[in-house]
Amino acid sequence: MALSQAILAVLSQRACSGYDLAKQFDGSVGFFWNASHQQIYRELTKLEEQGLITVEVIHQESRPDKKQYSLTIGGETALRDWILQPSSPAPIKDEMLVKLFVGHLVPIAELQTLLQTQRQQHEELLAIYKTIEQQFLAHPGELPLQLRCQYLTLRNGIHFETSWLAWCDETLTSLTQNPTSDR
Amino acid sequence: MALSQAILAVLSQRACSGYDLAKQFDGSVGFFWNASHQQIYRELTKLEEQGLITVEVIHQESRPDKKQYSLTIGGETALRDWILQPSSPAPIKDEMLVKLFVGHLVPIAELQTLLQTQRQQHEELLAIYKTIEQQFLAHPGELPLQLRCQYLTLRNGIHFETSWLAWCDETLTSLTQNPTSDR
DNA sequence: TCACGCATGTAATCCGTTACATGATTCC
DNA sequence: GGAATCATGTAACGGATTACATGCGTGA
Repeated sequence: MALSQAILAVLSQRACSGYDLAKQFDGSVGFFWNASHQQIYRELTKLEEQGLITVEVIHQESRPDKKQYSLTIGGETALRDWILQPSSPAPIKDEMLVKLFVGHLVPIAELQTLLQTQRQQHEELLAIYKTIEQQFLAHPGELPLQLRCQYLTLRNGIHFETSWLAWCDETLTSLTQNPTSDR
Repeated sequence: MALSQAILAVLSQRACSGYDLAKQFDGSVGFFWNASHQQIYRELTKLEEQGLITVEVIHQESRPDKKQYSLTIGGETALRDWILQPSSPAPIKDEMLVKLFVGHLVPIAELQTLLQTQRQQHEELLAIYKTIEQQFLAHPGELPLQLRCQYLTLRNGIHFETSWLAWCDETLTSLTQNPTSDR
C-alpha cells in the first residue's frame, strides 16, 4: 500500500522523526493521505529493515532524544519508481452518501440537519485550504516546481470542497421541494 | 465500520443473496462504498449472529440454491439509528496526489502522462454516471423520495468527477508553463 | 498543580485484499 | 470443448483503528 510511499515522500523533502511525520500526516500530506502515529512507527521499522531509510539518534537538551529518519539512495529510487507506476482513481468511501442513499428511512428534517452539518465541516476545510493557499500566492514570482507541485495538490482540495458545497446546496434544495410528497 | 450499515442499507431496499449484494457493491452503492464478495459473506455471517438480518434458503431449478437475506425489525431500527448519528467528512486517500506532491522527482513529461491517464479514467466514470442519470431523468414527473435520494448520491459522483476533470486541466496547464524553469 | 507538547512504543481487534477452492448450467 | 454466469465459501496476510502505556519539560 501507499502508506510506505507517502512516508518516503515526506522524508524526501526533509529528514524527520516519527513524531514529526505524525504531525505532517495531520495536515499537508494528511489532507490526501492520513495516518496515525502507530501506523507510522510500525512502517518506519519496516522501511528501515528494507534499507529504504536510515536512522540517526539525535540527542536533545531538555527534550527526549529523537530518531531522525532519512531516505537512502535505495529509498529515493524506490520512490521514483513508484511514482512512475500508473494508478487508478481512488475509490470513494463516504458514509454520508450511504446514509443519503436510504435517506427516505428517516424524517426529511433529520436528513437536512445531517447535510447541513456536513456542509459546515466541508466549509471549514475549504477555509483552511484557502488560508494555506494565501501563503503560496504570497510567494514572489513564479513558484519553483517543488512548491508548485505542493500548491497543485492543495488546489485539488479546494476544487473538491467547493464542488462538495455546491452539491450540498443542490441536494438541500431538492429535499426542500415537495418535502412530504410521498410520506 | 460502515460496511455492515451499507449492507443493511441495500437489504432495506430488497432481500438479496450474498452474490446479489456483491453485484450491487460493484456499481450503484459501490460508487461510494465498495466491498469484495469475501467481505460481504463474512459480514453477513456476523449480522445474522447479531440478529439484524435473517436467512431463507431458496431452492432453484437449474441453478445453485441461494441464501436470501432480509432485514429484521432490529436491523431496520439499527440502520435508522445509524443514519441519525452525525458523520464526519470522509478522509481522502488518493495515491495520485501523493505522487504529485513529490512530482518534481520525476521528469515533467512523465507527470503529465500520469495525469492524462487519470483524467481519462475519471472521464470514463463521469460518462457512466451520466448514462445512469438519463434513466432517472426519463422518469415521468417528480421522482418519489426514495428514488430521489438515490439520484442525489449519483449527482454527488457527477459533481466530483466534473471538478476532478477541471482540476486535471488546470494542473496540466500549470505544468506546461515554464516546464523547465528549475530543472 | 494541571494541562499540553515532545517523544516513543505495544497489544488487541477489526477491516480489507489476494489467493485458493468447488461445482452446476448456459451459451458460443 | 471452453468460457461465462450463478453461487458459496476458507485461509493467510497485511493494513488500520482503538486502547493502553510511559515519562520529561514548560508555561499558565
